[in-house]
Amino acid sequence: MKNLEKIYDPSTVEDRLYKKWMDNGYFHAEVEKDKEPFTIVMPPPNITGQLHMGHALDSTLQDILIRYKRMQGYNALWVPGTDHASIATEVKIVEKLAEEGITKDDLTREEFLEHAWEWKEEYGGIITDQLKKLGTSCDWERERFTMDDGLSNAVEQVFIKLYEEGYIYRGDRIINWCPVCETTISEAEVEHDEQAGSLWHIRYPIIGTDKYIQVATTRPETMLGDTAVAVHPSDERYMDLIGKKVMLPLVNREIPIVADHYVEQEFGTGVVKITPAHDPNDFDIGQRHDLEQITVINDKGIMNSKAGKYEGLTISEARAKVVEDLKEEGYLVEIEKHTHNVGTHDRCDTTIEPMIKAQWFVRMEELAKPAIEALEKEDLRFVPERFGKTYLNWLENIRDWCISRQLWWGHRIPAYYCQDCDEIMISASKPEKCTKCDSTNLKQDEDSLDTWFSSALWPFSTLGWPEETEELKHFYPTSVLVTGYDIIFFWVVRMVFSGIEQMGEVPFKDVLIHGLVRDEQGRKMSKSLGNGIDPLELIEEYGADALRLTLVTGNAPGNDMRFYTDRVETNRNFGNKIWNAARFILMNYEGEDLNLTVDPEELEAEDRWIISKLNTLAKEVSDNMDKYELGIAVQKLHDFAWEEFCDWYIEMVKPRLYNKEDPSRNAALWTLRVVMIDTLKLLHPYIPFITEEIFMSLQDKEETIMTSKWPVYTEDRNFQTEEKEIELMKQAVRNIRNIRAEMNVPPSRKAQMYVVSEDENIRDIFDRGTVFFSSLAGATEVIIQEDKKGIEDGAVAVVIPGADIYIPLAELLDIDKEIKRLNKEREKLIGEVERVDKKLANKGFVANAPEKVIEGEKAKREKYQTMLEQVEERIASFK
RNA sequence: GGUCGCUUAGCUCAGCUGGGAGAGCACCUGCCUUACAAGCAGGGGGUCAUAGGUUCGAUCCCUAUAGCGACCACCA
Repeated sequence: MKNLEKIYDPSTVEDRLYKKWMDNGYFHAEVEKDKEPFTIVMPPPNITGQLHMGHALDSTLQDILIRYKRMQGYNALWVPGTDHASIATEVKIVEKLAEEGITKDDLTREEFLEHAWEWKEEYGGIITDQLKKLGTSCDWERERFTMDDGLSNAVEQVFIKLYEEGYIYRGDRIINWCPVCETTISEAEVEHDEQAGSLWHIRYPIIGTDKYIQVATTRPETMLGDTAVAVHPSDERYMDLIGKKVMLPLVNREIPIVADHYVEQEFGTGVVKITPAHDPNDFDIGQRHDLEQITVINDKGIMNSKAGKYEGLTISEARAKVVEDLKEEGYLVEIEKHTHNVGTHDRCDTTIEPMIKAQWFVRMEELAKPAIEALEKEDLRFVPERFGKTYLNWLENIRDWCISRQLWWGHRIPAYYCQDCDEIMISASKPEKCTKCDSTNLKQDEDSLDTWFSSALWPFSTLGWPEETEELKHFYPTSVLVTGYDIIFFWVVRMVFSGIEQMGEVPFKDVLIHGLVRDEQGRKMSKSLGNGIDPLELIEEYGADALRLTLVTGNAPGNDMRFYTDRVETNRNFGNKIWNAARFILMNYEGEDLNLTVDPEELEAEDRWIISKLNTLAKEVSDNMDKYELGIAVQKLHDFAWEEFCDWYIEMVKPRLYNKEDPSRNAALWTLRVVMIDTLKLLHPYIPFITEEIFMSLQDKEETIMTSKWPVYTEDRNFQTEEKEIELMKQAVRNIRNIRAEMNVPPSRKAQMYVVSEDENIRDIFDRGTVFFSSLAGATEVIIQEDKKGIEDGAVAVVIPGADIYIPLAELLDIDKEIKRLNKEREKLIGEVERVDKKLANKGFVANAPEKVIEGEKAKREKYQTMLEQVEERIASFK
């Protein structure tokens, strides 16, 4: 038998156990048709990523669920993988190349991709290694990468299919352009930040008059690309000007005044300058009025040749110069302070430039419909439910999805252009010749696909699609998707419509949404703030179990949580607590057989009590976990393990253990081990390492807790009588301790105790429980009798329902104080009785409340009344 | 502007379908009792934001108000 160290040291345990689990293939799931599948696909972290608290939370939740289901006997599969993260990774690679003195322009696409794959090989596995430190039990044999062959094949297939069905199209649209990353980004990737700016009022001369029309703009530099001025059609101030022309200052170009409902009469001057090439709203107006689109800003955010003398300036330089020139020439009327929202790229914080580009899009309206229906028909369910609204809201207002990116790292768009006749061909491989003109001069599209295009297919592409694999048939649709609310739009929505479109079935039934992990001040953890806490450092210091526990306790699903390192310490302490409980058990098993058995008849009341408590606990915990109430479940486990098991049960059985001759010693040993083992099992999904380590020390064979059987409620472990009996003992002990503390009785001062009760049944209970008084309440001797005969007058009385306990501590008793205390207790009891009486006197209550509640109240009434009488009798005895 | 959420002990937060308010930390008192001082025992502390309503009964359901927060959209 093993001896455990005094303090649990996770650093000597975790890596060893993880390796054992891996070596034994416990994480691996084969298709087992006779078992019900339970599947989770891991949201693939970016290969550029370092493990942060968000990953830690997300992975912990999934690991808890998968370990729970695995123990319940499901065919549990958790598919891990990583995402190529096109923009993020390309940026990293460019940075690394820059260190070596290479720029992207120096390389061909193929050369760049070689570097990229090298980078992936070198760094792409970091995050998965870090995940292992957390104890994640995913099936690493099935690890996938969004750009491996199978998944790339899936991407091509879907692109082609959607194109053929008319969902994918190419067109000139105004898109969000990041001048730093030099690529388009989708709507979802734009963040709108409020910024202080100005509203410049500029007057444009009206041609053929000496009058001016005054426009207001936040971006004066774009006036160089103005091709109209717009007013509201029913704006009386400007009605007569509609159709006339103005002279664009600085540029000296004639542009029309058009009428459009988009213009708000109340805002600014009620006149809007229209720059179709650099503003999405202006673009729309331009389409309606057939206006010219003049691009004045290039891909790097520099003014181009169309900007005339401003060519070569950056946007902000051009803005300053334009304003200066306008002022000089008398066109600037006023500058108003104005805060407005500026779109920035969520990856690099660069201000977005709306630009016109030929891009690929997915037509979303029709694809969104079945995704909406899925939620309405409850094929799909969000936990917590409210996120379903977020999901619906987005889908109902969905815009076409811009899927092309001007990047090399990613899935290259499978489109080929005939250089002779401009025909577009969509094909997985390069066609031999143009389908229209037979030319062989074909060129593939240079762009690659949005990263989310491939992750949208993740739930089925990882299972082998488009091949009809056994895995796909068995494990799809997956059971639950776990992710943060910040990613519903990017990912969840796109997986749902992709799953329905390609598989004809939602990709998952439940979506468990969690919130963000914030710092102690409630701020988002971010690199720029430098307030991130490194999960790996915490694991090193406190162990993975402590971190995991911290991430799932004291927080409701979907809510953000503040992260306090203090709490990790507290949870580490919990681990140490159960460690020591195990250590205690093993110490007492010294010289005994771990597998000893007892006849159920030999069990004492406290043994049955703890077994019965555990029995109920198993049911409650399972119920909570089935409802994804992981925090509530683990709270119950914590309380049971620490309070009921350690603080009460272990303390109660110590006398039996310390006396080797005690005939009930074996029953205590057996109960300790059995209850400990089941408690460990229930805790295992949350704290896998320590539970495994202890579990093994409590066995004399090499077993794993990972695949052991999940405890279930059974009627033959339900002992209500013993539960009541022990609860009564606990109350008595607590009350005695309380009095002793109140009277400042030193712990070393032991005393005799008399239990007086007229109820024979209660006397029997106490008779069986005398040992608790000596071991837990400082009694030297316990005398149980029917009346107060022989008890000295100065004894302190402790009142519990149905019995008085007298402690002769005459030398410590202050009679005045004692009477005061008893009177206080009397007041309290009177209050209680009155409260219940009032309730029971309420006809409405008696008529409407459930039977159970009324019975409960009646029982309380009786209990308080009895205790009140006991207290009053005691007070009278002092007079 | 739209949607959603939050307001409970000094702090951070739980509280499942309405039936006498909980945890952790912090604080106070006493204990190194042979599993654990990363511990044990005892204790103080809350008009559950406010005002109405529904109900026999509301921290919980409904309405309004105030404060805070998130997301979406956006007026140049």
